Amino acid sequence: MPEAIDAIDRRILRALQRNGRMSNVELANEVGLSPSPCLRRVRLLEESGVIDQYVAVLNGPRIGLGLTVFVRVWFKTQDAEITQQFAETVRKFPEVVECYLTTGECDAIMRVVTADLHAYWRFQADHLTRIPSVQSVKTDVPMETIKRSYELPLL
Amino acid sequence: MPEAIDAIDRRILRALQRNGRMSNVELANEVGLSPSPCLRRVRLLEESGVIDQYVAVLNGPRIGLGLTVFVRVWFKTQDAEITQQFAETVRKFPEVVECYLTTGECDAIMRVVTADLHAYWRFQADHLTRIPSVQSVKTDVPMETIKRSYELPLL
DNA sequence: GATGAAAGCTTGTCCTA
DNA sequence: TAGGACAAGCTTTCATC
Repeated sequence: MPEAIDAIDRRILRALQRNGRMSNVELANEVGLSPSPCLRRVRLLEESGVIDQYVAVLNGPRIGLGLTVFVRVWFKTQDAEITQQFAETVRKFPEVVECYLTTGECDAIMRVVTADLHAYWRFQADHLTRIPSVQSVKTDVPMETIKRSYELPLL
Repeated sequence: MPEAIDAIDRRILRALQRNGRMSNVELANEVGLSPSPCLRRVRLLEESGVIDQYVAVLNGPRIGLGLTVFVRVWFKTQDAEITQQFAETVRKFPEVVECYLTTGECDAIMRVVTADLHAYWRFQADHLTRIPSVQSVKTDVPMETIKRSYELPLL
């Protein structure tokens, strides 16, 4: 199933990372193929899981979601059951758009999106720190964006 | 320019966050409009900047980019010029897919994507810590994904 | 990988509520 | 002010080379 990805596939992926809605005809021109083989390659990339999904990226501030907070979480214990319970709870919070278990200093990291600091604070006080497995949290609040890209650094 | 977003717009946004490549006909069915007014709304959402862009999300591990690292950065000084220089350098590194200036404990946070720990280490030793403004860094390495969503929590 | 043809989609115009 | 119908021109997609 993992057929090799060649130079043309990489051009397809680069183009679709920048504009996931470009037409197949436009894409074919850009990568130097005719539409049929281009579409065949795109479908293969989708079916083999190289392309995970296509998404519209929304402008948070324009829809009243102006704040992103990175949260580091420490658990009471690293116990598998506790961790499982944490995972299940966190998946249900729409504000938590990403969450990972980590090894090292803290036990989990997450990205939380809310309207503003006040809304974040309510989320933290009312939901996050009430999860029984959570011992403590620390937050880092982005004040200015230097870079935000949805393109993976293809070789 | 900020015309109000109504319930139908929110349905459109929800659908396009999940599948940014769905056809307008399919979208129109899903939100309960005929294709013309649906397309008109989508174009307005694009032009007004509510929809920022459409992207294909790739599966990192499937293309040899298996590691994401969250990096906290401390500067030597918070001087505007130093910060500017840091921003310009960081924007040029394709491994750095996100970077924000923060207030609080550290000075910047970034997300770095590489093939593996070894490649990350090379990036840190050869590039990141050689930026003159960087005093020190700390990393958090996700070991397991609990949640990763590209959907903002629309009300 | 290219061609060509059928089916379906996008998108503009005009009409209606 | 906003949705719907319709038609022209493109795109997608598949069989065939």
